[in-house]
Amino acid sequence: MIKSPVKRKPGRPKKNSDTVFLDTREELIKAGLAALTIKGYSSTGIDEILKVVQVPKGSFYHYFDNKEAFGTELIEAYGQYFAKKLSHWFYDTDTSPLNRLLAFIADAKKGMQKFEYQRGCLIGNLGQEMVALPEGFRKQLIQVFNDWEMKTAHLLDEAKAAGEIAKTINTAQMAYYFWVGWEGAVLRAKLEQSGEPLDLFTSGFIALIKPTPH
Amino acid sequence: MIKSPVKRKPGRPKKNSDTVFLDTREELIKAGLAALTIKGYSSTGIDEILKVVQVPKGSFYHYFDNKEAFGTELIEAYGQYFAKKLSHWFYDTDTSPLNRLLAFIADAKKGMQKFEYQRGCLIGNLGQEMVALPEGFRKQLIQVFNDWEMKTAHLLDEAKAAGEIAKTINTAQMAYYFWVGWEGAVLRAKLEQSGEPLDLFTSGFIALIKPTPH
DNA sequence: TATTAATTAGACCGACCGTCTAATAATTGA
DNA sequence: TCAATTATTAGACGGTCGGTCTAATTAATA
Repeated sequence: MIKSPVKRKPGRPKKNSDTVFLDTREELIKAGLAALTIKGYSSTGIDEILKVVQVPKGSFYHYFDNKEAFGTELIEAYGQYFAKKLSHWFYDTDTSPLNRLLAFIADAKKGMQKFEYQRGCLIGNLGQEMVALPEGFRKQLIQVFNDWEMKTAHLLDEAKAAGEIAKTINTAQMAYYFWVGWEGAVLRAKLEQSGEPLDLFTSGFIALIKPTPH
Repeated sequence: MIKSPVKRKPGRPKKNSDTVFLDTREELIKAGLAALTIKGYSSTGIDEILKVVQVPKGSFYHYFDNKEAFGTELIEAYGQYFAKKLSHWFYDTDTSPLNRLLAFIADAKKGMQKFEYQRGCLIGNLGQEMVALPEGFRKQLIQVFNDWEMKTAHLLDEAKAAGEIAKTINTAQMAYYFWVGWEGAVLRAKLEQSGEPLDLFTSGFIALIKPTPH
């Protein structure tokens, strides 16, 4: 029988208890991710997150130094979560490289649809807000993009080797182009509450990298 | 001799005075535009704007019902300001249609450079924040994009007629694609504090619409 | 069993945000 | 001409937010 997780009580927790506690820290991060993908950093209050997970402020400041430290962890967590997602789709050797890209895109689109186009990309959200954010976030956000782009460039290399895209393509540059445009499409999808921008950008991008027929 | 503008005092202003008053309302809008292009709506405080233009709160609420009404006016003002800019460049019959697009892009890039890539696009900023914004903003923002896109589509039509771009291009769709990607590039330019994303997106877009050589 | 460690609980403060009422001065019109 | 009205500034007020701090609670440790 699986023990249903239970709210912690005050005081140091038992070490060898068979009680399954909700991991407060993890809960806070999960709720934080949801909030930041929807509303970004500045307009999300800590109290707001605390309310959702039913945790008092003391716990928050026990686990995190302050809002900035919390934000740093959220960027890290989201960056990795998404990097895993990319790897998952990009290394699916059952299909051709280009189809893997399309599969990832379809999945990402489904993800947005699921949340009624209210949740966007945490990294894009914070990038937009950057001027109002702690300066330390900048490098972190850029690094996340770089990571995603390297993975994407690698996939494009494979696509090139497979003859699926033009041999003239600079794959690193094109990966950068993809993420620039994709973030724009996500932004627009949130605004219009529709997946159309995602589709439109995708078809444009594919047309751009396809080998020119002659 | 030009009278230097002077701060208003409390009480109804004289009607036929030769004193040149600063137009408080206009000042507020100007400062609001600057603030929203930088930080967006949610993280911009009214006090902040008031401080810049040295105006007390009462004046603000005299001219605008509330922050939302102020925001509505800012979107309107920015939309028109930018539409004029587009028309200016797009109707410059001294150059070819495609070159007009490039001239506009160069100008927009210079604009971002001038403010050290801290100011982005007000419409894009608010689009990103949309979930945390008054619902009425949505239609307004979409309409602004539609307006810009119509103008852009028209230019692309001319470019097509001039043989500068492929005859197969769906100009309306491509104009939409342009603004989706452009907003993504602006976002990234702000994050990286560099014009590179703008250049990169531009070259990709041009490659996409150019007639295929054979 | 006294001390220390881990965690929740929530009061409190200063800063700031958006609203609202009061004060001030000029215009209008009976 | 002066009371009512209009235009505008002035700033008090209540609420919220982020961050700190102290207390309470329970378990581990020595």
